[in-house]
Amino acid sequence: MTRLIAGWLYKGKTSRYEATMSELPKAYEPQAVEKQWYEAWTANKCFQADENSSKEGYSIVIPPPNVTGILHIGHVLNNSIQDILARRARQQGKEVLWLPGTDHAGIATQTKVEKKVRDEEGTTRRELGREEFLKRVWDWKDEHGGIIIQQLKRLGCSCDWDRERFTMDDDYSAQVSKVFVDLFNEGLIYRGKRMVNWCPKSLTALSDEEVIMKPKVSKLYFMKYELVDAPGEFLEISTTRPETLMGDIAVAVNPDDERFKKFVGRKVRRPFPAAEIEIIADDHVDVEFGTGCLKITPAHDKADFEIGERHNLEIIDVLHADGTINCPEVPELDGLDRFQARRKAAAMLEEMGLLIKVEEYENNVGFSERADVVIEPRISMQWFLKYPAVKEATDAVNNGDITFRPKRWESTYNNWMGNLQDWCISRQLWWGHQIPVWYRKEKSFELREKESLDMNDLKSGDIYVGVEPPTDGSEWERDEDVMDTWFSSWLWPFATMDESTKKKFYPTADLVTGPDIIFFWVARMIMAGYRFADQLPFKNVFFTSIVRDDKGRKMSKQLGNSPDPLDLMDKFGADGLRFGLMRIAPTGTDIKFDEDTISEGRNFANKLYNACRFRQIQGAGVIALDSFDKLDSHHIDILAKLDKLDVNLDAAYDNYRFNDVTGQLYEFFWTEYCDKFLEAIKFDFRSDDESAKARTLAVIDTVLARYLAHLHPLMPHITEELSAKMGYLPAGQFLMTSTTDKTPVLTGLSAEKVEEGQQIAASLYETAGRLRNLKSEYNLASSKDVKFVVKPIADWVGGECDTLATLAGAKEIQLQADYDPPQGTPAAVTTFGEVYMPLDGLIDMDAEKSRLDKEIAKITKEVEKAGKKLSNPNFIERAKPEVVDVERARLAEWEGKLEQLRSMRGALA
RNA sequence: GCGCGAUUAGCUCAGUGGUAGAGCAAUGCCUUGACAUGGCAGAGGUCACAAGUUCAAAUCUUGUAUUGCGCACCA
Repeated sequence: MTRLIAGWLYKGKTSRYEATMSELPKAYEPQAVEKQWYEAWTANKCFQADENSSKEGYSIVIPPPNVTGILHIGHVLNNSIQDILARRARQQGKEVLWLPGTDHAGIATQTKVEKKVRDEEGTTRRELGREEFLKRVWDWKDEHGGIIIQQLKRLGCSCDWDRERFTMDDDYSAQVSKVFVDLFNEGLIYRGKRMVNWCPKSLTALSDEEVIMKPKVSKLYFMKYELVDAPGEFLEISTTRPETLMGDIAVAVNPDDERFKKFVGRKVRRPFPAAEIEIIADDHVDVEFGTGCLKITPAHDKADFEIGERHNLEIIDVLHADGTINCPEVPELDGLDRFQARRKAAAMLEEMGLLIKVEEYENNVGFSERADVVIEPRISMQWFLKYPAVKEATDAVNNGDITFRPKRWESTYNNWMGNLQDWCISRQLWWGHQIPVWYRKEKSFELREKESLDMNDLKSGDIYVGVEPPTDGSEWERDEDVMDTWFSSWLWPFATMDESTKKKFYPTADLVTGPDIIFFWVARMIMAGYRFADQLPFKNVFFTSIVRDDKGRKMSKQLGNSPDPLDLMDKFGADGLRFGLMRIAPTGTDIKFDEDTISEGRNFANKLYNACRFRQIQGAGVIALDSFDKLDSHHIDILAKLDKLDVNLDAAYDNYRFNDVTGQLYEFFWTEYCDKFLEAIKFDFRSDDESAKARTLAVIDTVLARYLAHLHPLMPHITEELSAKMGYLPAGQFLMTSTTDKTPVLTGLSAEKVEEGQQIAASLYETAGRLRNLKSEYNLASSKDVKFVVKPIADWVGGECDTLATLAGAKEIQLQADYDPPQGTPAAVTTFGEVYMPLDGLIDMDAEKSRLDKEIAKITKEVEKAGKKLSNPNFIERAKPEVVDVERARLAEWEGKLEQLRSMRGALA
């Protein structure tokens, strides 16, 4: 079938085309075309960036998708925009680098492979050991890791695939380690035992950004502890976590709380394991909340930990890393999962008569972003980073060196930058960049347990921080943790480039990403750029919309509400998907996904294809537009609008208004070119005037060739296909690598001529609308025998009548300056003059009367409205003259129409 | 609690002070020679609400309501 299309469209084969025309598919079939062109581009290295080029450089680095990932609709949006920017930059004659790659995605990937190992080999990573397990991960990555890359290719992404990078490439890893070493030596990285967010499923620490707060209905347990020195007297305490009761070391009250002042310093009995714990006073306690008494569990709550530090309290850890209870003294609970233990502990309290009541209570609970389980605050040994280059990074965004679009994200950025917490960068995983810290073997155990560790500890000589272990002949053991994945991706804009590439392409021009990773990634990249590459990493950040489902919910695997982009491409083509999505998406607010919009993209591709087919039917061979003298008004009009389109597109692109770009392209082609122009010129093709036909074909070729180039960034495949097959490009040349000609197409005509042509064309289309309207009102739409009589308003009218008849679907338009219409003949005042539609008495008079009455009432209202406005002296004095003119013209028009309707009505009565 | 958005036709959304728009859906007509993934025509809106500024407000100001998102707190 593809061959047939190709054969059909190929220039110079008119006879063959005519012979096969009836068999041609009327609908565009994107699948084969898209595949074929992508292969052609790749084979001809069209995407390759040359760092030695003398052309101006333009670069984008892809936000690296997870190597485990599969394409979702957000990726499509994001990468379509990048592709549009890259392709447009090429058309502007720039040397373009769009640098692709993937991210190793520590937790996600490790979890996936652990599951595979468990399912297929029935073993665990610990049993396999670090080295063996990592081998499995690499195997998995090599086998399945590139799926998303293939999917991006299907979408048409013009990345320089020869430069594809991975965050765990050897040289990339070396840079990550070196950054760690440098920051350590600078004193910005340190190790310490801190309260961190712990994921009991992935068994690792997480950064604050990886914790998602969700509102949950919890139970608030009210219980009572007996006072040691006053048996039978109790202190009431409320808690949501009775299962950590064994870790209580105190009960706190607010020092200003009159109710409890007398208890401070005394002791209560902890029920299990039985112990006497002190009542302390601390400002943190909210008098209003619960009973006003707070149990203190320093090991399992961030606030309690801080209170514990202030009062120098003992830390009793009663949880294992996986969230099960670690408390042999209470065998009923020991080993239970934390949530089971919660119910069990409550039951035990009840048995002991210490549980007063249980209330439902809504609070926010932290969940781990990846594993989606409740986070456990946990004290553990971790590595932390104090952020570098904070001031430069903050200033850059605020002084305009880096532009955020939409601008409002600046405040989100500033807010976070102003409240930076040290970044927990260590993860208790194996898949990732291992911390480049080495301990002398004999002292390894002791050093690993050391409460805090920073650059001062290097002096001992037993610790070494460096990419490779020291070569002093002694044995060294490496720190077992790996770094947060984002600790590698924050280097992405420059760590992916070698020196000469950096020279040409760094800093990058645009970053296109979602606002949800503004902290995770964007802010950190800016800091890393200033600290390690001496300047900003990108000049513009475009934050895309977040795509939601039709109910406004975020797309998610669990809900199953995420459409598969591959299905969409099967149904609508990659071009259709891109176009449809761009038409609605990038307005800065969230968008609801609607498949109908995507079908609009497919429909548009089909329209384009058929309009080109129409051109081919008129004969093969490209005709140059070399004379402007004899152009008709509608020729001039479409050429002028094409030039205007060029200007409008520039403006829309400059402001990153991709929906505008798409809207302009759509409007020009569908409304202006197809609905108006193509219909208007059909008269030319029915006539015998060969030179007129040739002129029209030249205009068509001029418009289509330029238009296809304009459309190319959005719909790369079909435009490449049509440009080639229509013969708009020299053989062997690609549209995607051709610089777009920006010189106006409409030259050789005076501004007055252009203006006049456009005005006549506007009249033509408007009048055609009026005539169709008249026909439709009298239910004559299907009749081909409708005849109009025009009393021409000027000389040019005669020359437009044939075209007008074509557009209006009329059999004939007569010019008759002295026409005397029969009473009641429908008429319209048009910019061509008065137009009459003789009815020959075929109309139902009663229906006509009531129609006219309704119409008269409607227009009377309009006249009153406009008259009121124009009789307002303030309006006349202070409104802009052109506004007043428009209003006056409008009133005059209504009044004319009203008068006419009344006379028609009078004739009928 | 603080901050940032949103609210326009049945639906999805454009619209930066001057005649309220598009696509889809729904209605009527049209298989005419590029396209039914199409054409033509008509219908459909108190621009969330209230007050203000202005000759003029969907648009600017203030407030209210509804809703989404982020941050903080949460025993």
